[in-house]
Amino acid sequence: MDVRTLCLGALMGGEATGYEIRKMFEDGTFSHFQIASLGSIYPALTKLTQDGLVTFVEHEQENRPDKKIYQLTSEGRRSFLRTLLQTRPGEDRYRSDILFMLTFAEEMPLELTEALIDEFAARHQMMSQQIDPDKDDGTDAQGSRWHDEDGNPKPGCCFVAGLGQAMCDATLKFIRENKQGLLDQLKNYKANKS
Amino acid sequence: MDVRTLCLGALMGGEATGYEIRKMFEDGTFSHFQIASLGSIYPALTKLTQDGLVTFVEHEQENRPDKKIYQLTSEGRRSFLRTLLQTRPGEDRYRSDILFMLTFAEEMPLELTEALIDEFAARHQMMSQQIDPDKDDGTDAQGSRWHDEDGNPKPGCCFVAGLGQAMCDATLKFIRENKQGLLDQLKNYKANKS
DNA sequence: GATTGACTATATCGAATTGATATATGATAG
DNA sequence: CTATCATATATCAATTCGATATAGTCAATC
Repeated sequence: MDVRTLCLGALMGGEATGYEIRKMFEDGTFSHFQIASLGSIYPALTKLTQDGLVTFVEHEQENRPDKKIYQLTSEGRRSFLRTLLQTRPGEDRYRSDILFMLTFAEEMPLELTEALIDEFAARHQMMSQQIDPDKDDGTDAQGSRWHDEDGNPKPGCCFVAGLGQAMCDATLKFIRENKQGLLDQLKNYKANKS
Repeated sequence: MDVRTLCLGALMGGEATGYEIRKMFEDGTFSHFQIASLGSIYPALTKLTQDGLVTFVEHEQENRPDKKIYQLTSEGRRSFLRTLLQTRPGEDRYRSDILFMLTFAEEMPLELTEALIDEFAARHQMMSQQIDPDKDDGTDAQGSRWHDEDGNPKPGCCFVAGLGQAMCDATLKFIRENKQGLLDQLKNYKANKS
């Protein structure tokens, strides 16, 4: 799923600037299961404009850089929905440097292992809190898009958010239950080697 | 964490060909938390050879393309361990087209929503089984590397594998408990709109 | 009162990575 | 008898990332 499609999806919830779209992937609605950087979003929006799938209004601001507020065209909306129906979703991929590094726990000092696990837990703790759909009350125009125009929560979004939280919680639970055990095993393991 | 570092890590468990390294990221040891494609692995190995961090022996095979079996040099091993100690691990990122698409469940036919959820569950089911560290009995030279030379399971690897399974299980549990609820909500949601 | 860092906002570009393709052959399945 | 898959390396265009440039506001710290 390329960045152009992701941008169309981001604009399904209403108008937004490129910067706001990045925030949806960085902090907001999509942050825990998709990624897109500014370096790919801006070219994507330019291309989409050329193809007539989005339009933008330029808002000149005093003492601030101009704002380009993008919006789906009806053609863009149709195109996105067609993509949804026709695309075979790509594989799920989870990428974690910390887990990769922990694979080599035997080769590093115990303190580093513990620090990595703690950092991993802290990140998931933060993510779990960030996902919470209740924080979006529908009044914040630039906020996330868990609710539709009538203020009803969108079932699909709630499901995905709940799934994300369940994964975070499972991760935290596993760490609570197994961190000390790992550290003890590592101590033994290292004692045996020397 | 770049592909060169990932290759060094893959070779920490013993010698391997480029093809086998890809398998570790595709099916094997690292498959559920790191990715690397052949198009990046081969150039990385070439570069690592030039830098003296790995060496390879070319095995000519009858009626088969030559095999280059790569191995860490002691310099390569030291370099990798240094990287482990010095690198700040990059952010964890989870990427899922299916979850992104499910965000727009309101806009698609119910059957597609259900199919996407089922596919998501099936993938995680498969992953959960694939992770199982017991399948590696230490006799398979080309298999995964959950065990060290003495046949002892590596605590770090077991921890990471367990964490992966816990995440899969949590995902499957969530789907079991919430799939039907979502489908029902979507039915109501759509009825309200028309 | 001054500098530092964080936030809003767009844009560009080199470097890294993906994903597809080419090449070659054996084995297995339909 | 013909796909398709597995082994194995290699290359390359297209995509995407990550860093940087620009530019102004605001808050905090020193």
